[in-house]
Amino acid sequence: MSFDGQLPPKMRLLRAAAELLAKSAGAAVSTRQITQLAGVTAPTLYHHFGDKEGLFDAVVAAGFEEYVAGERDFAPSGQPLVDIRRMWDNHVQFGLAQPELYLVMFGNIRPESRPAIVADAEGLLEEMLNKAAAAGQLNVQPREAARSILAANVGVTLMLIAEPAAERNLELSTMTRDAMIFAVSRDQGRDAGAEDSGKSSVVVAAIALNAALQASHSDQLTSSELKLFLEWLHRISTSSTS
Amino acid sequence: MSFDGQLPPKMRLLRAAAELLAKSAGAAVSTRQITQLAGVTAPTLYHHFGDKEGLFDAVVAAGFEEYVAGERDFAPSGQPLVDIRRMWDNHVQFGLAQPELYLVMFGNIRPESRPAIVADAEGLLEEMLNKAAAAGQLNVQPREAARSILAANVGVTLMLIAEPAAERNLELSTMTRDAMIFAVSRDQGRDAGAEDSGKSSVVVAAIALNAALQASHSDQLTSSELKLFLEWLHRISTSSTS
DNA sequence: TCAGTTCATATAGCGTTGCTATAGGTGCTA
DNA sequence: TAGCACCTATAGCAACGCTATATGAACTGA
Repeated sequence: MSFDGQLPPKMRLLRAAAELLAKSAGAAVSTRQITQLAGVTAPTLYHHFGDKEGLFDAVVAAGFEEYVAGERDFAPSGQPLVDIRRMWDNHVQFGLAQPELYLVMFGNIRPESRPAIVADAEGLLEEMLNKAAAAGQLNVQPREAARSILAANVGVTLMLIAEPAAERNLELSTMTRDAMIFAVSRDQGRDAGAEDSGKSSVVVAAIALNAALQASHSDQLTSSELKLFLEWLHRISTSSTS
Repeated sequence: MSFDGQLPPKMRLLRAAAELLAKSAGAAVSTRQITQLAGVTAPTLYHHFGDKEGLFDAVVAAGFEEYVAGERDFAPSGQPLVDIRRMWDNHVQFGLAQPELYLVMFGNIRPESRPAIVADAEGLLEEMLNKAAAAGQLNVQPREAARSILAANVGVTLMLIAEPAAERNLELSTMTRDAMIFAVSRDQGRDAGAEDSGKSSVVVAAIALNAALQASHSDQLTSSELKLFLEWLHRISTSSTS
């Protein structure tokens, strides 16, 4: 009974639906729950929103405006690719902050209304990527880049939402983000396809690591650890191949 | 009435559910539809599968076996990164061929059963990435690479499913695919936003050695030595990012 | 051979769901 | 005051997921 009183029934329905949607961890939300919380009866809902999906669409529209506001909120840094990175992070953060709403927006429930929202989100990205393209920083068409980045962004966010909050490792996001931004940006050295030589082995890898370790003065191990480590490496790398 | 007759009711229920799930374009499928098509009554369903979700889980399990079979079907090319690319394409193709099943598997309906399937799919990728790592072709931990690639793969597939079949542009998939594979692979000129060029050779070598050691059961070290060795390797190979 | 047990299916119906046919109340303009 | 939109409530329908109970079929051990 939180929304009795001053607000018009339409608003009360919207807020009640949003609240129940946010609380119910993925479970279904019934119109009876919504109307009861809003303090109205069923026909009021259907008068204002047509049907249950219409109400949810309205909730999503409100959520999407919040999302768009977040995507536009920061001051442009002057470096479009940096701004793209912020948009990515904002996207992930929005998804983790409001997972239920995010799932309704970008998940696959109700596939009909999804494309419109995806297209809007794509537009936001593309807008920014156009600036990057204008600055000569883009390797591909802004539209293709936007689609690709958004797809990866959604995939990452869905995966993060799906796993328990305690285990969430945001490095998945940063790593994928940088990979995608790098892929569409210019100034990259060579391309991905080629592989070198072929089969490696414990020995080859050990030799490489040995050389690299001695050259770089890694501080990940103490000196005594390093000594023993190198001894083992030597033992491995001088043994017969397998 | 397609499944009357010879097959046992359990199989008839499974096939009826799969068929209705595939036909209904995203719409809900009722138990009454399923049982009617299977030619049985309601309690039979609940006797065999517990509840509706149990039946759907069984359908998903069957679909997932098909998916796994597809992921393993081709002969390894000897070039792990090429095989990763095939796995990506197979993933997308599976999603487009059976969108409803895919949405149940990788979409967000029923978030409880999702992580298990995602983990399995991740395992398939990681398995192959371990070979790449053993060959010194990987820039990051195979597990992280698998998570990142799978997230992007799911995101792309969902986006392709969401848009009308006529407008589907598979270039979105190939572009994102190559971007992700390139990002986790070695032999790239420099990397995205970060620097750390000096240490990266240590990291790559450590990752390769780690994978190779675990795969080869080397007998150059005692088991206790090996344990400590691997722990140090892990420390080195996870020390790069921030 | 036959009672006992288990498995598999059917009959009938419960409670809840999304939704609506109908009607009544409210406030505005003429 | 009459008329007319607009908004909301009463009551209830068909479809939903699911189950208490009962019946048949198949097997088991004496």
